[in-house]
Amino acid sequence: MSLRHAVLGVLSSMPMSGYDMQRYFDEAGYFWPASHAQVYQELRKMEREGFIEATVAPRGTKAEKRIYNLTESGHRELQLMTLQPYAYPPERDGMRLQFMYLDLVPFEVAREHLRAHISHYRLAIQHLQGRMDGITHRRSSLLRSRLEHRPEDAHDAIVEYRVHALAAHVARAEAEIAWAERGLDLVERLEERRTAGTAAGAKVRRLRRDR
Amino acid sequence: MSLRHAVLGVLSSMPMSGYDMQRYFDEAGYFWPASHAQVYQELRKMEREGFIEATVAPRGTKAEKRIYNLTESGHRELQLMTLQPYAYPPERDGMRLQFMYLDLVPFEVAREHLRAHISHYRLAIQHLQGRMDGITHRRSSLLRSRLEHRPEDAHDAIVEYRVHALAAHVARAEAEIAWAERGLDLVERLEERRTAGTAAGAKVRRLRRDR
DNA sequence: TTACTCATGTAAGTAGTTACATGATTCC
DNA sequence: GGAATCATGTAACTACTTACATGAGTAA
Repeated sequence: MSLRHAVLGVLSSMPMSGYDMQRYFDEAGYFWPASHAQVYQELRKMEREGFIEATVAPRGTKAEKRIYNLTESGHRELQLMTLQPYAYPPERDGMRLQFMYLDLVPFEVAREHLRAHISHYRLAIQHLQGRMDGITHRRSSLLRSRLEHRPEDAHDAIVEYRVHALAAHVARAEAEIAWAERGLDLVERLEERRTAGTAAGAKVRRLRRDR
Repeated sequence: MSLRHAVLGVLSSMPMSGYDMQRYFDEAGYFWPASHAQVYQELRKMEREGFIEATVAPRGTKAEKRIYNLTESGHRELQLMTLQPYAYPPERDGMRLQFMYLDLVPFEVAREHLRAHISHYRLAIQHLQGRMDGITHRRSSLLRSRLEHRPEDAHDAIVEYRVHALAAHVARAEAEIAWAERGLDLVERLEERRTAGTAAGAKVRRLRRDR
């Protein structure tokens, strides 16, 4: 249901084609990424329901391009969705699920999983920080277009709510990294305990220390 | 695809009926909750594929009850899934999406959303801590059953990986609460700035101070 | 002319939700 | 006798993914 929220949101900032919207979701669609297949279908559906309308622009000589715009009803719908208390959906986390059964695999595999976790969220933080920078300095064209048609005294709120939303993702990513690092320590401790006293264990520990 | 991982996981600890499994997912299925409709279908499918098999127990005089067990192939599949690097799916977050457009609603609504966010994650932490306690003190029957048929020197790892997986959810919940609290401060600042200098604003501030 | 980006769609399949449906057992 | 719980399913629908399909414009 929330792809709709995302679509209403971007169109409330700027009229846009399906193609552009999908591109936006790709590069800055934290919160609600979507494939072009889904975007085009949702746009047609929302058009039928009267939330958005398209102005058809020519593309070359034969083809066409549809630029979507919010209708009055679309504006109302966005406001309604923003007013309503958020219904928290059940959370699923495959990584954690996998982590539950790590005792079935060698310690080194556990470590690799955790290192991958750290890389994943480090990369996410980089993207997010670039994005936050673009918002705070009002470089994002979507943001600028939104500011243009909203009252001046709302500009601060618009910018800062967006920054704070992105900050949530950063905070989450940082928590994930910290957790994975504690996880690496845990694996180390478990391995040490397991190999304690055995000749092979002593050797591994020597190698590790000398590396 | 990961409901399968969850099913293999619980069955690797203890044979179970679809009904019991759904109950487990309901009360302790952090990571991968599922409805009974989905569980029964997935069990039938996995049975056809040879990962699990059912022993049919009578239920009263007429009805039947199917207790599922992992097959050799099921065990291998679980290990394989645990070995494979985790493919991070696109993350969607409706709450953050809603938060992006909070400038469309009154400050008080923004505050309500954030307070609900805090309550939501506080409750989650309570559940998780109860669960973690049950694991560390080895009270969970699923855990105990798993420990019984795994080698003694793996017991620590089994317990601690599980605790650490739950700790991830707690850490995440704490990050969410901290973020929402910073959000409440932000709303406060924005409102102050907005109403600064206006008579209405001064009145609101007076009321707030005297309350 | 070839490769790339712009641009829009459909089809088939998987995953998950909600509602509908049935019947046994157990406890009050 | 009635309510709660145990127990298993199906049907319809929504959301999302992956693959297939087509064609225009542009720059090397």
